[in-house]
Amino acid sequence: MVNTNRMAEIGLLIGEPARAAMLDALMDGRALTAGELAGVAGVTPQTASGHLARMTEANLLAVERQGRHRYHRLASAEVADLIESVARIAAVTLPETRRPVTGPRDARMRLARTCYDHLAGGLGVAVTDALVARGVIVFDDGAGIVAPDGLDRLAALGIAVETAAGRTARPLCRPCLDWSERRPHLAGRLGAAVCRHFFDRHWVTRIGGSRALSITPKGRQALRDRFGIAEIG
Amino acid sequence: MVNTNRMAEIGLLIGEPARAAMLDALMDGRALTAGELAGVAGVTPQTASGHLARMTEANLLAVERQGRHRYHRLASAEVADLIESVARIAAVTLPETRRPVTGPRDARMRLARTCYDHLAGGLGVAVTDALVARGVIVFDDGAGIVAPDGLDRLAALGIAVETAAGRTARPLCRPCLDWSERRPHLAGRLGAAVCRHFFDRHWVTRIGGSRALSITPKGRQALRDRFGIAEIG
DNA sequence: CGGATGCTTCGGCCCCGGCCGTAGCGTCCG
DNA sequence: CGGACGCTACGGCCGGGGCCGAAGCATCCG
Repeated sequence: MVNTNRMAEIGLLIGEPARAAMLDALMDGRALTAGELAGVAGVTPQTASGHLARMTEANLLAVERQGRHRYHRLASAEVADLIESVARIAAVTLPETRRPVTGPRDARMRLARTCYDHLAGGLGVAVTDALVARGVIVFDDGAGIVAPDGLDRLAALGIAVETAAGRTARPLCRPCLDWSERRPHLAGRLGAAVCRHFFDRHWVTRIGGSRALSITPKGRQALRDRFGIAEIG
Repeated sequence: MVNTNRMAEIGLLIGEPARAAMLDALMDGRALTAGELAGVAGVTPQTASGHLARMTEANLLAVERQGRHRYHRLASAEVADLIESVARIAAVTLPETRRPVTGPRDARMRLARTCYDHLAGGLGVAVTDALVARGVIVFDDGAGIVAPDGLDRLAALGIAVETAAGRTARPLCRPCLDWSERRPHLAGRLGAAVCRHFFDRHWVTRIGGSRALSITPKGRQALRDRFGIAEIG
C-alpha cells in the first residue's frame, strides 16, 4: 500500500501529454531550459514551469541554475530507463484500432537516435551487433558481458571507457531493449563511451533539437571501415 | 509527437492509486478476478470494473473468461518490466520529506517476493548470487549469460528450463534490477523455471494473497544444502 | 425455474488538475 | 539605472475522470 501510492504519483507525472513530451525531449540526455521545453510541449512558459517544478519535486528531474537560465535534465539514468520502458510499451501495445501514423520524423528516430547517453534505433542495434560479432561483448538472449580483452580492444579503436566510481557506479555494460527495434542495444558506461566517440568524431549529428540523429558521410565510412556496417535498418 | 501522447496514456493508467494497486497486485504473475482486485484497490466492484476495462483496452492487461469469472492478468512480461521500473523509481526517488514508513508487511516484501514469474527481494538476489558463485550464470555489472554447461547443471538440480518457442521467445536469462535490493536478480525463462521449482518443492509459499513469500523450513534447508545460502538479507 | 453470485453499464455528483492571463521576482545588458 | 528577458506565483475557468448507487446481464446452483 505504501508503494502503490508512490507508484501512482510517478505514473501521474508521466501521464500528461505536456509532461510526457518534456520527458521525451530530455531523453537525449541534454539539459534544456524551461522555455525550450515549453516549446516542445506546446504550452506557455508558465504552464511548463509548473510541470517542471512538480517533476523536480518528485526527483524525476534535476535542475541547474546558470545565470538567468535554469537547465532541466533527467535526474538519473534510472529515470531514463523508466521513460524508455514506457516508450517501449507505448510502441508495442498500441490498440490495433489506431495506426501509428509514422511520418518522416518517426522514420528518422527509428534509424538513429540517442537514448539518454547512448546510441539507439537501427544505428544503436547495428553497432551493438558489430561489437558482438567481433567478440568485444557477448550477448545472450538480451543480456551481455564484456569480453576479458574487450576494453583493451575498444581502447585500440580510440574508445575510452570511464572507470567505475564509487559503490553506486553505473553498470559497465547493460542491455537496453530498443523500443523501435525490439532488440537490445548497448547501454551503461560502455554505451555512453561509444556514443561520445561517435559525436566527437562527427560521425553523427543531431537533427534539429531532437533525439534523432543524422549519420554523416564520414560516419557512414567509419561504420563501413571500422564496424563492417554497410547498411542500417 | 505521435509517441508521447501514447506514453501519456500509459502513464495515466498507472497514475491512479486504485489502478496502481491492481497492477502491483498482478505483479505476482497470477490472474485475479475483478472482485479480488477491487478488494486490493479498496474500491467497489463497479469502479474496479471500469479501471480493468480501460487497462485491458490499452493492452496492459489480458482477461480470460472462465464461467462467470473473469481472470485478469498482466498482458506480457514487458508490462511487468514497466511496472517494476516504476516501482524501482518509486523506491529510489522518494522526496526526503516523506519517510518510507516501512511496516512489517514491507519487510516481508523485501525479504522475498515474486516479480511477475520469478523470485525477487533478498531471496531472489541471494539465489542469483549463488548461481553466479557456482558459475552456472555469469554476471557482469548488471547483465548476465548462461554458462555453456549451465542448463545441464540446472537440470541436474531438477530444474528444467522450457525451450524457446518461436521468434518472439522470451529471453533465456535476463537481469531484472531488484527495486528493494537495487541489485540484479534472475529473470527470463531461467528465472521463471527457478521460481517454479521453488513453489513445486514447497520451499516457499505465498503470504496471504500478496506477492510476498514465506520461506518454509524445508526451503531454508534446501537453500543451505543446495545453494549454500545460510542467511538472507 | 428462481434466486444467488459475479460483473458491467449508466447516470449523476464532485473534485482534481491543466490551462492561461496577469502580475511579480531575479538576472543580464546597454 | 531602466528596460528586456527568463522564469515563477496566483487566481479563475473548465473539462476530464474517479467514485458510488441503482439497474441490467450472464452464469451457476438447488
